[in-house]
Amino acid sequence: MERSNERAAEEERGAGGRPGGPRPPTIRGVAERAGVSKSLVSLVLQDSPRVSAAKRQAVLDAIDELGYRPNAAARSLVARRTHTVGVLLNDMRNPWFVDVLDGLNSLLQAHGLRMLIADGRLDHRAGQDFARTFQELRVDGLVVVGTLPDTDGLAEVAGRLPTVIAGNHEPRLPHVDIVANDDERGARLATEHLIALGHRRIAHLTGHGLVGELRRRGFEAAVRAHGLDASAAVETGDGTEEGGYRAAVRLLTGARGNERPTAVFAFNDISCVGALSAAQELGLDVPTDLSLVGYDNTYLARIRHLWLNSVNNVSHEVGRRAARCLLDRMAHPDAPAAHRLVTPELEIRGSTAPPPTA
Amino acid sequence: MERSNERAAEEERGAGGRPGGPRPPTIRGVAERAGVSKSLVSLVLQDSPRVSAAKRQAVLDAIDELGYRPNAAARSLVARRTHTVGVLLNDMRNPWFVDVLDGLNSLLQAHGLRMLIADGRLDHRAGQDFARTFQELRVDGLVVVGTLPDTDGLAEVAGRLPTVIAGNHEPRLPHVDIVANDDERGARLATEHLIALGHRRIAHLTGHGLVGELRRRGFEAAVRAHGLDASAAVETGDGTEEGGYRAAVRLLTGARGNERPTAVFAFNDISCVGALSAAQELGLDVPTDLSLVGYDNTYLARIRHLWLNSVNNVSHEVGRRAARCLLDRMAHPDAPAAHRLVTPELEIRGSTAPPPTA
DNA sequence: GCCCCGGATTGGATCGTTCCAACCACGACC
DNA sequence: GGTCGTGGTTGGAACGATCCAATCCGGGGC
Repeated sequence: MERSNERAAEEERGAGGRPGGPRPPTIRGVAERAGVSKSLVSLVLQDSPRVSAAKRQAVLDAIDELGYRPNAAARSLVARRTHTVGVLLNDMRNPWFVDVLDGLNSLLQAHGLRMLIADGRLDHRAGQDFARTFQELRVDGLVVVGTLPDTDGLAEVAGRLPTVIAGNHEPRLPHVDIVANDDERGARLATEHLIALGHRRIAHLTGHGLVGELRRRGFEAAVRAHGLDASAAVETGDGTEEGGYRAAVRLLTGARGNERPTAVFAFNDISCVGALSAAQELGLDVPTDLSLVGYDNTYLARIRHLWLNSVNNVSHEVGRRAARCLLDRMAHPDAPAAHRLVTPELEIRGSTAPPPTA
Repeated sequence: MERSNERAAEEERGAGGRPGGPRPPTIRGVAERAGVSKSLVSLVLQDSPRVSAAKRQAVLDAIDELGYRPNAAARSLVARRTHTVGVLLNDMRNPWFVDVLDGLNSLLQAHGLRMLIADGRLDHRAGQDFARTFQELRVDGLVVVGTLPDTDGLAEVAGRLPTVIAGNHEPRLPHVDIVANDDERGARLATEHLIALGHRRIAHLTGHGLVGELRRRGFEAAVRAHGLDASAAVETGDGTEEGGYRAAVRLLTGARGNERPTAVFAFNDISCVGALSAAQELGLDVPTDLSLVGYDNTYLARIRHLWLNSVNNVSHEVGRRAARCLLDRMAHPDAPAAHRLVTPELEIRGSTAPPPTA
């Protein structure tokens, strides 16, 4: 009924008339229909206790009949709050981000905030001057997930609105909180697991950036603490499957002159899968001949065909804590910057075993 | 300089004063600083040719000095356009969606539209009444990616704003375009590839929903066209790895009474990986003893360790076409609904070979 | 009977833009 | 010399909500 009237009106007005369709009902329309003033409708909308039951019902009926929806733009214009936080990430393809998003969402939603997601990689322009876009939209806060393309831009925005970095350790800026995984600790966890199984010749495949650095440091610390530095090896990878494969081939064929390691701890799952391929091509069984541990506990690791031990960096929790931080910062914009580390866990599956000689 | 002044002002005003921070500069502020009227500033903003070079420069300078950003809410309030399209998807974890998003974005961005992404699964509330949210925000259009929770809600919204469905064949609604992969054709492609290799006993692992139905139909059509119905088998899966694994075990151990198939075409990559695990556990080599083809060409298929043949449903192209459709529909809201199918391609890797007996 | 009180209701100002009609010089034209 | 553009510039009215001060109304106290 409604619908067809609307359509009819639209066609009457002349086909294709773009921006001037039948305007959506406004608060005035509702007021008129209910026989009250717009102010009273406004009161009903934010259910104030100071309206009589009769009028309230009249207004609600009118809203229903017209299919009225308050205009968020008008609302946020006067309220000077959008109830929206901007989320900037740099590769939605990475499942890790989705977990963080999920964690973020669970808390933000409970506080009546919606997320506006921008992918810096997918959306080049937004990645470049995401600052501009988010400022124009007057988001109430900003969460940067992972590494970010443009630190200067961030510094500018951070001065103007509550900002939190999730899943990365840098950059450190005056009023910007950081919530990240304790990568060094996670690497130590993984390495110590291998040591506890009896491995003595353990290798690490590295990855890029500060995170790569931290994980390597964790590995080295664990190895050193057990007096195994001499027999440990560090091989350069790049976080890709291909890189992991090549690095593993170098390690396992003794191209580096080392004795062959009995266990490998890789920078991440994907490069760990590369190492797995290399091992199988060289006729080594995992875990009988070679133990593997990955990092990130992505769904790759969960595939029964791979079934990798992996460090679970509890990204959901990172997201939740980042949301917590953002809410706090929105309440106290001038609080000193906090740096929170979330402790990862080791997820044990089928890719490690005691070393063959033991 | 700027920044520190701002901060100082804020602290002066009393710590923690939430919503009343130093208000961002408005167009009036810029006008005052540049010594012109706000109207002129507005003209400069949408670079009209009717302003003198001198004043234009003065305005631009003022904008820079103040760090002015136009308020999107105010702008869209009067323009009655938000330059935003809502995108509703139901599982961001699925890499397939990201490809569609990418395709969508490439076109929309070029037309000055930004995307507002809502994940129906991640964000339960938004999934329920995404209709409400998107209407309140007055998005200029709506793209629904994949299956959607609530068809009634969609019908309501579709009557009010340009809507396109991407990557799903239903529901069919009056003015709603559909852009989807030609699943039937893709399944035929995969099956014919196996037939061309010489396979005669081919099995299909099914998946849920209309898509599962279409892929099964494509399989059956191909098999029938070559007179192989008698030796073909269809086994119920559910699109998960576990489901694929179990179904494959049933098929390969002859639990169904069939002779063992020499090739399996799975509903999707993930269930194909399940089948791969089953094969290896049963001591069958892929592709020597058993050929496998998956669907979706996700990055799972690209892992060298798995290296699956898979039907590439060119999701990026689906996204692009959906964007095209949406732009058209925004121009002509009353055009009849179109239903476009995108032809998939078969990506050949290492998981198929001629059957063992041949 | 008048005043006051408090709950229900209302008009008008406001938010920060865009758009339109009006305005203002100033040189050209009749 | 007055009128007519015309390019540049301006004030004021939208847009659709919220919020505040003002109003209305019925009843209780004096």
